[in-house]
Amino acid sequence: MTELEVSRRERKKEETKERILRVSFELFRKHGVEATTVDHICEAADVAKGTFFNYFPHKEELFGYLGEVWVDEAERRVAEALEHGPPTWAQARDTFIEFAGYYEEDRNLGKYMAQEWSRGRFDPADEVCRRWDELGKRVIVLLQSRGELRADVDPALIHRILGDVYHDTIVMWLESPEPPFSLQDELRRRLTLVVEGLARRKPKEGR
Amino acid sequence: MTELEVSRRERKKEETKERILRVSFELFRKHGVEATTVDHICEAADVAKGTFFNYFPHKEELFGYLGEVWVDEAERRVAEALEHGPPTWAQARDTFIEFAGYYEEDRNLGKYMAQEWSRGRFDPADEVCRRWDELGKRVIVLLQSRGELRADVDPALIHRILGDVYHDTIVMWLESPEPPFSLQDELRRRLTLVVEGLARRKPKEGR
DNA sequence: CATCAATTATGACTGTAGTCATTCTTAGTC
DNA sequence: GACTAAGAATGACTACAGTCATAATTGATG
Repeated sequence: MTELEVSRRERKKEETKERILRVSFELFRKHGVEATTVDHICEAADVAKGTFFNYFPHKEELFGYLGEVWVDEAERRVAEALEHGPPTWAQARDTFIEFAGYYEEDRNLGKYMAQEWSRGRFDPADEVCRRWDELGKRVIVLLQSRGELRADVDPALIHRILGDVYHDTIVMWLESPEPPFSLQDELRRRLTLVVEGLARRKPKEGR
Repeated sequence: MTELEVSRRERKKEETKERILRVSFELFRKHGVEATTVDHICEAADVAKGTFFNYFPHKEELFGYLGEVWVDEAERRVAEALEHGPPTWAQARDTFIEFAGYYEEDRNLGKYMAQEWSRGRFDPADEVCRRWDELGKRVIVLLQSRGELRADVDPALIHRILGDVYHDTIVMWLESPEPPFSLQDELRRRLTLVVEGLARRKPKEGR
């Protein structure tokens, strides 16, 4: 029983972790993230507080797991989109905009995740952050090589700027109590604006 | 003694508040913001904990006072710049870039303030935030009317986008342990890039 | 000066995240 | 089955922000 098969110990460990995660998100959705204390979670998951912190060094660590699901999906979608030939800026933009749909689906959790991201609580060395960044950068380099974005600028810089606008738009949308507009429309407006430039249009090119 | 002259009570109140502020920032600078607890501050300022919270409902509120000094100066500078005639984009940009010098002067405190700002701990209804926002918007509307920025876009949107990039650049700079570049140069690069647009330059306009 | 109402100060208390020395459980070995 | 060492679970404990009922101080008034 020591080799291929997973030991009872391993199974139990996995079970406990799963239970904590499951119960946590149930409570988060039911009562909100702030209102759900670690004590509540432990109570509901029937573990001692110390056990919780064995698995998740910080309460916020729980969100890493949502992030993982999310970035898995994002990678899948980008790969899929790339199968149909190299992307245009508009296609790439819309693909990334769709990912923001997760925030629309679950505003409560979304809010917290966006906040945590702002606070830098997600370690950038973290797998999830690294993968998400990698994904964006890859697409930008591709767009540069296709002549869709300025090639004379460090892709990391373009990535960062677009990322700023993307992230801030989400935060703003999450913060407005009853958002009067679609997150995705707003993202499209702003990202387009930044790519086109904020300077007055030259008279010639009537856009 | 009840009218024009300030009563002893008023004086004491002012003194206490000043003392708490002074002592706080001394400790913040000496030991860092996180490491300085409210208890430490109370100890050093020789007040009870409750007194501290009478004056500053949250620990972070202390930073509002730094913000005030800062925004006063910013308003002064902008007014001064406007006296010499309406601004160009480049002038306005550089004026705002200079304000970021505060962050360079005191990285420790700057870091915390930028973080607090990200976290939305500064109430946007707050005087300081309102004034800072107002200042930016005013300049943008002016630049639009001078044909320096696209006039066909909601100024609030332009403001928000430029604000994003401005703020994120500062955060990034503060986060890099020993920044290898000048904050102000980096701000100039990025803001210019956003205004010019990230899209490939049209062959015609050799910029 | 004595009294009173209003303001300000106090510190014990609460709620929360996170720690750590100790106890319990399990897999492997005889 | 009995023993053992490694791994996992436990809950009392700490550190910190923030609250609140109570006490002390102050300025005004008779």
